[in-house]
Amino acid sequence: MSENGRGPAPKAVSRRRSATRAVTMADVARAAGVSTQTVSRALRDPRSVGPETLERIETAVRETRYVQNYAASHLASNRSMTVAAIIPTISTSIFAETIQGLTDVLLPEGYQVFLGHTDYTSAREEALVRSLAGRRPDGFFIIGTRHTQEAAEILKRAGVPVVESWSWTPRPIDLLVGFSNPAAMMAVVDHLVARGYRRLTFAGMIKPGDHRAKERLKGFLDAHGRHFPGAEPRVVTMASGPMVMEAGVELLDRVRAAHPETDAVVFASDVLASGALLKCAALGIRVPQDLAITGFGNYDIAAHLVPGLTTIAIASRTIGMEAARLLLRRMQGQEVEAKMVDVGFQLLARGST
Amino acid sequence: MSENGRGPAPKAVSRRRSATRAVTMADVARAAGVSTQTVSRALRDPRSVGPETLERIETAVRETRYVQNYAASHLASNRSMTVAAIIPTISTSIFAETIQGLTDVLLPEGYQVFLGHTDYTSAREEALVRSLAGRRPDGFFIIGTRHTQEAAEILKRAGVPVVESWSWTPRPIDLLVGFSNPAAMMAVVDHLVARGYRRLTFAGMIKPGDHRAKERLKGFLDAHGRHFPGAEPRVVTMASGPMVMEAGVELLDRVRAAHPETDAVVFASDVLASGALLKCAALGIRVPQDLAITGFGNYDIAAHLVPGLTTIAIASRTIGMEAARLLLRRMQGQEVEAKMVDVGFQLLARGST
DNA sequence: CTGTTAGCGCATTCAC
DNA sequence: GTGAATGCGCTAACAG
Repeated sequence: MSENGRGPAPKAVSRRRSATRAVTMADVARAAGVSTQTVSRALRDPRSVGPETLERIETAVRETRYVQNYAASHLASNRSMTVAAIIPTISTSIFAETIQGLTDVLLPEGYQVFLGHTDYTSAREEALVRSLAGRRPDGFFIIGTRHTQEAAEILKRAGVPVVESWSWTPRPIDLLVGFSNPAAMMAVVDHLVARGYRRLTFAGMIKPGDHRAKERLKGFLDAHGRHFPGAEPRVVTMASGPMVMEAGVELLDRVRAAHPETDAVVFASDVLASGALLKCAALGIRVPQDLAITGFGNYDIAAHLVPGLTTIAIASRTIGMEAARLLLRRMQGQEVEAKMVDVGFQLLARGST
Repeated sequence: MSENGRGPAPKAVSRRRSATRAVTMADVARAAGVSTQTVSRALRDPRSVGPETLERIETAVRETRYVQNYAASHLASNRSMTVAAIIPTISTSIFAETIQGLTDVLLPEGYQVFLGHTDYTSAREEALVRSLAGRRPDGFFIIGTRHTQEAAEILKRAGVPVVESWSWTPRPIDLLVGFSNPAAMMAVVDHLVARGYRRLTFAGMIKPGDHRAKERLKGFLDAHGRHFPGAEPRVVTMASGPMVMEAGVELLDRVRAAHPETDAVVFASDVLASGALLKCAALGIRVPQDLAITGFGNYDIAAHLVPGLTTIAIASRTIGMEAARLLLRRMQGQEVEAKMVDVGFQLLARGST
């Protein structure tokens, strides 16, 4: 009501809110003497404008130090040029390889990657999916095939391609690039039995939300039941803690205490197996004569240990790259030839068995 | 002009372009019987609206399965709630730890992380900086303190906090969380000399854009010159290839061929040192009697090798967390007490020396 | 505590 | 090949 002291207030008060007062496309257009549409076209497809116009625009971009605002672009075009990636943890080199493969393929195509990690808890996964969905990515990449109903629902409703990975399911949300963890573990057991081992013990870190680890255990149990019907399978697990070699050492101790008759320890990960293998050397336990040891993942270290670690090789980088290719095809409006890609696995028999 | 078959066309033709026809805030507002503004407020600060209104809005959100569109939010508020992280490579667990620390702190505050990797090339770094700047992140995190002039310029002009890391410089772009690589390497050399080693050889992978590796070499050379004035320092390097244990094995071979008198090999990374150490065991070279070996980074494996690997421990996770805290403070409009944080390093003397 | 209005920066549609 | 008008979905500013 009252006229305050801030001077005359005409009907249309300026409501400019841009804090940084960044250079916009309009500034470039002004500098180049063209309309913003022409600048927009020139940036997205240089051949769509005249060569001389292009020249002027490019000069203007350089002089004004213009940096395109993708948020505005996203809003106007309904394409964010981003992909959301959800992994259990970043500090496991094996998932890092997958993410590297993913970004290696996506970045050259102009897509940026949003990365989030769940720490193997489904609550965090759901929160992350919800939050990332708010960014309106053009695609999702997620490790695992087991999600809360709500998370799966959000992923389905996002209306963009979704790649699940590192596991297998007959009915993925959308696309799948993975392999069978149980089958891989069965291959390990089959190998050990073929080598003459008879008293196998499974040892692993099985966090509540780590379905891959559970699948590996299941593979072990199935194979064990097949080879030794009626026999009680030996299983030693940890439910929490960091996935480090020290955990492998502790698991080895527990195996030796609880099941001293064990002649082969099947670890759920190379990290654990490596810790155990090195500990055996320190303890004077001969591998594989006194005890055989197997891992999972074929980490860099596996081939360099003495003896070499028998393990399952997973094409982790390939998973990321293949997922990226599927996403790209779908994001570009094409169909994919196969919605489910099995990258398989490979048993690498080395000295530890 | 002509009346087409789609019914009466008033002057203002609808230009709705939303492809997915996603649920918007207006849908929620309608369902809850309030204005969009009230919904917006309720979502950002639930206490800013009446309890009964909040109740209705929350119900409406659930029923409509509304997922907030951050791109629109970003455009309107000029805050993207994202942070861009630029690292040389993802598949090195040591940087992965840093990113994990970064996201661990940022995610609970509602920030998402954009991740890009440069593969140790400055051209890719510049392209990445430019592209990420277009996303208008509220902050930047970047490994290293050496950038192209153009990249540094973009970072400065972005008008948001920037944290450089994993190195040291007296004049950072903005904020710095790092340590002195040369000083760390000098500590290694001092340690070796104190233990009686006199014929040291540096061995490392030095990619063109890896300034941290160069700094470590410089630290070695400086310390070597200090301890052995006039003596020619021994240096063996690789300029390319993946950073894997096999590279350490190859470097060891080259050291033994080119400088057989070497009594201690100073590796630029634990990965290389581990490969060499395991190879020594296979070759029957006694460590540390015949040859001492040191690493850098204190990877998980260092403590578990036999003998344990003497190395430099870097608080890599802390770097990420501290960087995130600095960014948060600045993104929330507060000042930071110190723009430069030295996380230091720690020499861990183990059996390999 | 709630509603109205305008605008964030760009891409799409259409006309020339 | 280029320009003008319009809207993407949300929030800042202001009024009540």
